[in-house]
Amino acid sequence: MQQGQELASLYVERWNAASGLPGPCPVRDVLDKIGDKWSMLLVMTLASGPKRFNRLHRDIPDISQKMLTQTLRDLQRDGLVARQVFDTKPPAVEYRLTPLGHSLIVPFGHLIEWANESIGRIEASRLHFDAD
Amino acid sequence: MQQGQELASLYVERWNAASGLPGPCPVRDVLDKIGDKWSMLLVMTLASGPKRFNRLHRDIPDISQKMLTQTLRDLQRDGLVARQVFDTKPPAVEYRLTPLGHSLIVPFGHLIEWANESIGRIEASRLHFDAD
DNA sequence: CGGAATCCTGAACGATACTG
DNA sequence: CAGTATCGTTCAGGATTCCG
Repeated sequence: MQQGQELASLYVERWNAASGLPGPCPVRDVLDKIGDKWSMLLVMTLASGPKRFNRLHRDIPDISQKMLTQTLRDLQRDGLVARQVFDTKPPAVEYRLTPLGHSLIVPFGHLIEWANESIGRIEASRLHFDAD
Repeated sequence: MQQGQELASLYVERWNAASGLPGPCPVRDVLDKIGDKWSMLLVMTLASGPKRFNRLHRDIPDISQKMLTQTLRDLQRDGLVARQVFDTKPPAVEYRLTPLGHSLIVPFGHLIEWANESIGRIEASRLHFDAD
């Protein structure tokens, strides 16, 4: 708790528009990506190595072509994913994590661990809450 | 990278409806909360200690009454926040993190750290990407 | 003081069809 | 193969008003 305290205020202060700090909250900026439907799933799917467009689509059948394209472009824009085009026929396009993208795996992994450890208590709490 | 690999596949596999696993992805379940606009800000704001409703509203001026109420109820439902009513006049209601809520601060803190360390490179990447 | 109820808008997302 | 373009829907979230 004490450990998180400084980080908390950093986050909380930068969030508030009233803080007078310039620009949007950087934490929020990152969290929006994490919260969106496909970004982190894509990052984790690419963690095992580079993959091509249709391979990613096969690995994640639920995603639409549109969102796959769009999410990959956003990740590329943020510098988390690199896109490489091979001039073959037909063209091949490979996506891989950048070092920055790789560096996200560790902290994000902590969150995944927490989620897996905590989901039981969370669901139990929901059951209890909804019982009333 | 190797470290995140097992967690990644746990996440990725549970995500896919095609996996045949029962129920929704627990990681996604948690990530949706983390991604939503106010949950984590509220958790971090409560990290410094219990606070009452209007105190929270003053600390986070941007949030609407509706979302403050709704987010607090969701956090309570998930067992991350406890709600205590004092029978005074007028009534006072205090919100505090549960132990489960506190346990989220550490892994979430790693993400905040990553965001603060990485935002520079991310924004630089965006500038470069948008230049074309 | 601490909410609940209602209405409304924008943005995210999906489905479908077409292309170099 | 790897996208683009367009349309339609859903829904989180804000604004406003009212209540015990």
